Amino acid sequence: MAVTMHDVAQRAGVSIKTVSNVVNGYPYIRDTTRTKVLSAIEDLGYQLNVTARNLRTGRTGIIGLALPELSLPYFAELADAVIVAAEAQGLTVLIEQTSSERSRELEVLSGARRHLTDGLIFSPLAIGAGDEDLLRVDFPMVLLGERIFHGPVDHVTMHNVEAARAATEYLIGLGRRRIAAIGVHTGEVVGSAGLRLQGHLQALERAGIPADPALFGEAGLWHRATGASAMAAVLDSGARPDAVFAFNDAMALGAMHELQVRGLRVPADVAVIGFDAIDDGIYSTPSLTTVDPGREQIARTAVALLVERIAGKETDHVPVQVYADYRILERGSTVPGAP
Amino acid sequence: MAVTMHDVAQRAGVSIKTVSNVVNGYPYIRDTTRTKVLSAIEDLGYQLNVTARNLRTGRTGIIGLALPELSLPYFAELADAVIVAAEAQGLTVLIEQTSSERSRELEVLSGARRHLTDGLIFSPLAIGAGDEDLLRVDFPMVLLGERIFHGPVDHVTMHNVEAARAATEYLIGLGRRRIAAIGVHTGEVVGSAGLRLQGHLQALERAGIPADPALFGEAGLWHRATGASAMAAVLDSGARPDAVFAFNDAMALGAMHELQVRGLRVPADVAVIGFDAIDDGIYSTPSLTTVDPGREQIARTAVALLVERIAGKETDHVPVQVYADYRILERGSTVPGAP
DNA sequence: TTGTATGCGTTATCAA
DNA sequence: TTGATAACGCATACAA
Repeated sequence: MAVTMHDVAQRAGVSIKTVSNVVNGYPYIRDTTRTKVLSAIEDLGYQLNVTARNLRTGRTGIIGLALPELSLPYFAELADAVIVAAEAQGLTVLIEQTSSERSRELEVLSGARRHLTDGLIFSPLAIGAGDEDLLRVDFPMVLLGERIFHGPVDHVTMHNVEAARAATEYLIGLGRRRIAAIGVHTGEVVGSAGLRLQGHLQALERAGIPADPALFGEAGLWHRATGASAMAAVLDSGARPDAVFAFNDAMALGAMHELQVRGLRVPADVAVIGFDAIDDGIYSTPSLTTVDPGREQIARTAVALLVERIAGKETDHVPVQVYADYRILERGSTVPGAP
Repeated sequence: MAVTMHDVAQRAGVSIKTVSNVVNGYPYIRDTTRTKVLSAIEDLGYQLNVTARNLRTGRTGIIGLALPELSLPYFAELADAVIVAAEAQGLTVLIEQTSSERSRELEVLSGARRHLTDGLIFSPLAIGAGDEDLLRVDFPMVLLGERIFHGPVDHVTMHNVEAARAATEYLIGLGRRRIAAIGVHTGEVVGSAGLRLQGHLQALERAGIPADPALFGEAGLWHRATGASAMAAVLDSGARPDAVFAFNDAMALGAMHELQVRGLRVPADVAVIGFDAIDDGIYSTPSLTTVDPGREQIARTAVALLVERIAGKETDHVPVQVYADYRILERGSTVPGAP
């Protein structure tokens, strides 16, 4: 039915090995032979059977990317970046949505896709501190985010504490003092929520501003909706913030929406800064000041690390932790008239 | 190294075929045998080698999804929906970004992934009318969108003309008369731009409102940025619209941003309606009235059709065209005070 | 520089 | 109900 290397070899009058060599770019082939094979391939419309090669080599050229969900802009843009970075290395990306469910994250770690992928880039959300043992998988894996520190695997993350501190310091620098924090997970320490709150509190402390729990907006999942409702809760409690630091952009947009619905002006009455630098923030009204956590750098680094792990021996595996660079993108939600 | 069916068979004291039967849920197996095999699998931590199965069966359980880019919210949400729909059918989705480049779309059609995927859901953007021949691929494919009508393949699309007409009629119903259209592709007929413009013009005509080219905002790619600049161009030309119909939500958000930057109030001065019903529109300020084109339905239908094509004989292939249902979601950008 | 032979791990065919 | 054995299409020692 489908044309195989065999057919090509026959047509070109060479052995199947020679065809294989041509297809794989083996250099020591007589030009005339190569030409013969190439034209046979052309004539027959031959296409390499990737599956057969996979079975033979034990490699698939596919890496998995497990993330909560694509409909969250941050992850969609992260996926985009990972795909582009992987492509540059000749790899294809298979996306797996975990819906932030622990069971699905465990499934990902169980390695059901082990034979289909050469490795995994995993952005966990439900799994956290105390689950380090689950990470001892026997396939190449690179973690994204900061739910788990000092785990047994490579880790690409961002300067959460420092970047969050910088965000709050930036608001303080604008003269704001009553700064709401949106996206707080009370009791959490090692996750993004814990770290960003920590940075926020550090900035307040350094400025001599007492932290006011009435200004903490709890939000489990970091969606626009939860940002809006967390903001609403803070306002309903009677607090009157003059600034908001939302722990991600989605919540910042939701919070900003809630503020404006209530007739508060952004940034005149309340300045808002987010975290993530998703594209949405550019065209919101006002545009959203945010912390760019270095998403592209994270994607590139994660892919590079994974490629290294895939290629390398499993023995000399010293887990590394890489931090991406961050910077504040100043826009209209903190500076009147900014683009 | 890795444990194979062979190892399991040995351990369980049965033949390899029996193990295969158990793994594949073949019913006629003695319970005691099944139990033996299952516990051997458990003991050894055996995992089926999907690659080998793929080679043998010629199926991979993977379907491709080719789309412009994930960082466009519409496509991210579409991908999400397709992945969920595919999962329900036991299929995995491999996403391929074309960056809206013709060369990459052609590559997708060339079937380079043919052996890795069982079929393809393809949302073309660069390929269009006149390219029908390119669509005569010899693997199962379902098209999304409406760049190509009457092609030789299955097609899942939306009621573009009717939905666009409904959008403009809705604005007219609000008493608006000078309605800008954002996202126009002059000269295009069969694409989304052409169809939505057509619906828009139909509504104007039925209401006896003359179409004013000064109110057409050209925008090649339908991003937030182009929506903003198209809106700017319309306003700079001196036109004074009292409403905007943007051909997608991203442009609507960009346009709304531009309007507000210029001090125009939405919806008081200018009412805005978009198209797509992406999540962003819920939390913009004001929230965005939009046309919901039935994205989930489209995803489900596309996957179902593809599954049918994969299973079916290639002979009885009568291309079908399916239209999803649409409805208008009324929000704050057209009705003051709406949520 | 090219050819031959073997096996990757599974499923399918046919018998038993 | 189970087993022996031959493919699936390719890559790779090893030879030539």
